[in-house]
This record gives sequence, structure tokens and C-alpha cells, in this order.
Amino acid sequence: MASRAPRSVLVSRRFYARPADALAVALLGRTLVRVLDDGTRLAGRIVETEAYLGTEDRAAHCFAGRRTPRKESMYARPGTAYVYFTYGMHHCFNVVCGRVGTPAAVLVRALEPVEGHEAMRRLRSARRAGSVPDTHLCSGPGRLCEAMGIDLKDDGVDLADPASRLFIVRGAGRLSADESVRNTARIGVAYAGDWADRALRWFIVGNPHVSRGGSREGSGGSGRRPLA
DNA sequence: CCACAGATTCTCT
DNA sequence: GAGAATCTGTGGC
Repeated sequence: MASRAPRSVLVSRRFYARPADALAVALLGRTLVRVLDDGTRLAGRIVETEAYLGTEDRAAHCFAGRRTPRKESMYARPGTAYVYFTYGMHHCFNVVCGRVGTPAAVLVRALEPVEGHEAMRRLRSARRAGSVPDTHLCSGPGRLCEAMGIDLKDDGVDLADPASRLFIVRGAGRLSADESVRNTARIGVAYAGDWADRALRWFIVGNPHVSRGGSREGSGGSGRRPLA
């Protein structure tokens, strides 16, 4: 009966207690799970992440030690969710990491849907006319929050608590033998001076669910381009 | 497929 | 009052 148990094993709190760049890589291939109020289970494999290192990182919200009510979750213990609202209409989901009191986190930028596709499609199509294709369900930080029903109510949630309706499990494993990881500069942080060029964004090469954000390599897009 | 402009509201200065 | 760790539709090639 419990033979499939490993697929659902919750990621331990200690897993999150490492620097953001290390966690950004380690999260690739893990599965983010959401249990909706009606019991529907949604799950997506993490395929793209970005690291925000902390008070030294000019691109990070807590650069120079900024601490406001909004950013409070960033100072919580590792494994805490940091969710914020931006551009007047989108939410972004982050995983707090490092040590307590050090505001570091990993932004989850894209998921490969593995469970609850139709529920995700409904959530994504709620304020929209047409139907959303699978590759557009969770391919971007704002998109995945909408598809997973993540918003400000999830800010501060403990992802390492089995009782939470939002958590991360080991999943079927890490990466397939034919998958590889690549890193580039982060998306949307051009204002960050030297830090804008740091290669702190990681993604699974060629995966069609990776966001298209940077117009650089990694969109996976049509996937027709042979991998060099 | 690629580039660009508009949307829309919360937060901090 | 300015700016934002973004997304979508439209228009051009």
C-alpha cells in the first residue's frame, strides 16, 4: 500500500537551510503541491528558479537590510513561503532559505504541470476568454501563482509543515538522464547594476514549460532548435 | 516567431 | 507619486 510513498515525501526543513543559489539548483525537479479548499490536488514540477541572495543583492527586495511589513516573511525561518503582489495584478511565489534572520529566498519561475491540469486551466482562464494550453499554465512566476491558486493568503505559510495546503515533495526524483541544467542572468532586474548580470537564474534545458522571459536561451519554446 | 505598449494596484518614499 | 522579481494582445516579418 505504501510502496509509492517516496513520491510524496515532504522535503525537510533542513533542505531549505542553505544559500539561495544552492537551493535554486536543488529545487529543480522537485514538486510543488497545492491542495485547494474543495480538496482538489494540484502539482507541478519545478523547472525554473532564481536566487535572491540577501542584503548584499541589489536586485533583492531586502537589499541593504530593508525590512517592512510586506517583506517580513523573508526574515522568517527557512521553508517559509514569501508571496508578494506586483505590477498591479500578479503574485510571485518564493521559498525562504538560508538562516533565520537572513533575508534570502528563491523565486519559483516555472512549473511543469503533473497533476490537476484541468483545475489549473480553470484558474488560469477565470478572467479570460480562451483556453490556456499546457505550456502556458505555469510558465512564469505570475502564471504559476494563478494556476496554483497562490496569493497573499499564502504569504508566511510553512512549506515544511505536513498540515499546510502548500508544500514541496521530493517527487519522482531529480532530473532525467537526458536533462541538464543551465544558468543565466535573472529576468526583470535590469535596475540592479552589477547584480543584474549575475547568473542566478537556473532552468532545465529544453523544457517547454520554462518561461520565455529573457528572450535568451532557455525558452524551450517550440523545442525545435537542436541543443548545442 | 519576435517586439512593443498597456494594464492595474500595492508599497514605500 | 513613482515604480514594480509580469502577462497579454496586437501588429509586423
